[in-house]
Amino acid sequence: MAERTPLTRDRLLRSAVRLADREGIGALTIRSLARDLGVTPMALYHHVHGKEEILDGIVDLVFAEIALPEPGEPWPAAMRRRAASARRALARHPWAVVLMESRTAPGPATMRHHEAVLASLRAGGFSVPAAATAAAVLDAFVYGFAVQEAALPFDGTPTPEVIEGFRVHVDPQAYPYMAEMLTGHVAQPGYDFGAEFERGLDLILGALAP
Amino acid sequence: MAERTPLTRDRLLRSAVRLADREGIGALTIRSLARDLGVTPMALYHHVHGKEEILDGIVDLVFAEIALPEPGEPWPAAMRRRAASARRALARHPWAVVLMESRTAPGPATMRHHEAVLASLRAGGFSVPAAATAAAVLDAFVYGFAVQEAALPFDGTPTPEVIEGFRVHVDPQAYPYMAEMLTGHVAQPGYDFGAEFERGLDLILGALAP
DNA sequence: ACCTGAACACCGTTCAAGT
DNA sequence: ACCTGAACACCGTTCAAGT
Repeated sequence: MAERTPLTRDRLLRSAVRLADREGIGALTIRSLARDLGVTPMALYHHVHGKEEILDGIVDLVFAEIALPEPGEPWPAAMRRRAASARRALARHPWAVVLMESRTAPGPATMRHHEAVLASLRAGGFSVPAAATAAAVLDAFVYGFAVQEAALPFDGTPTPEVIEGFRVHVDPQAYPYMAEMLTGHVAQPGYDFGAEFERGLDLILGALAP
Repeated sequence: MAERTPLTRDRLLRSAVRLADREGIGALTIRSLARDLGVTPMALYHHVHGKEEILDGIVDLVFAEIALPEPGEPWPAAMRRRAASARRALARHPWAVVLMESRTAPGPATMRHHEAVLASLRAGGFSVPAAATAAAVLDAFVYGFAVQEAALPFDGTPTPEVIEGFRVHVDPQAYPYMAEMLTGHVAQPGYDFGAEFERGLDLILGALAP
């Protein structure tokens, strides 16, 4: 994996994102990252102050992938577009929402994101407190949905093996309603957990108003 | 910290929860936990199979703290009560929502929780798919809100020092809407981020229907 | 300016051994 | 049955040294 291009902070962070995507955030270590970059662990310290700064940096790279509301775009369309975009970004990088919880140093992309969201809501007629509520509720839904999607033992639609696993582990005597949910809904053809995202988002956007 | 009571799985897990609460999930190691219990690291392996089982176990202990819907309780009251209880539990144990994302082996308390939620919604007249949507949206909101609360650099109401920090770091030229939000709302007396929880929950419960 | 080698104080886990 | 000591293959980070 030896590379000839000189190491930069940007190349370091992009490599870290790829490594976390590929092998999980637990496998992202200074040493494994250095290995990928064809360099010794200590070389990284010339571009970042330590592991914490790497974690801050890759969270900001994920925020940079999220579509921003466009100036002039009606707020419901803008919120729907950025929520869907955020969900896709968090599904591509399932470790991101975990890290977000522990980061307190928002990067530039994160700041731009929040600024654009507030700008869209304020332009749509929301008062400052109403914009705060709308942003908090929408963000909570997007982040919490990402947590649920990441915790699913399947990708949207469960495989026959996963369904068989449910049947073995969920005793209908002890958990009748969970059993009903699994056989009568989750195991049905065409089931897709991801569809709950659109339904939930519609529900919240319908209830929000300036 | 030497203790004379014999080590049990339950004592081990409760000690792990206290350690994670006190020093963060990153400080919960086999070795630090053994130290707290007055025992060698290897002694733990006689009660759990490894660290993964400890993480599964403490997530289940957090679910055990969440109030369950009572049989016969109207579903909106039940959902409101268990959402508020879940939020308090996740605020007491901020590491829990992070772990939830990576756990795929739900414990007995987790199973009982989900079963009771589905039972309440089904008894309230929700169809199986509608109950799935309602549970997914409510859980997403609760988990996502917990992520936001954990990421806040303050506890509900920001201290003057935190507000001063915002003023320094958020340039009103670059981020006018964030600056407006901070000075015109967050820095105002009586501001409490936690109040967004009730508002968001009301909004979602009002939009949900069997 | 940028990278390295050796070292330090940590991890989780296995193994063989003690009571 | 329950616990231990020593060892192994890992961590993040510091320091002094090389080019």
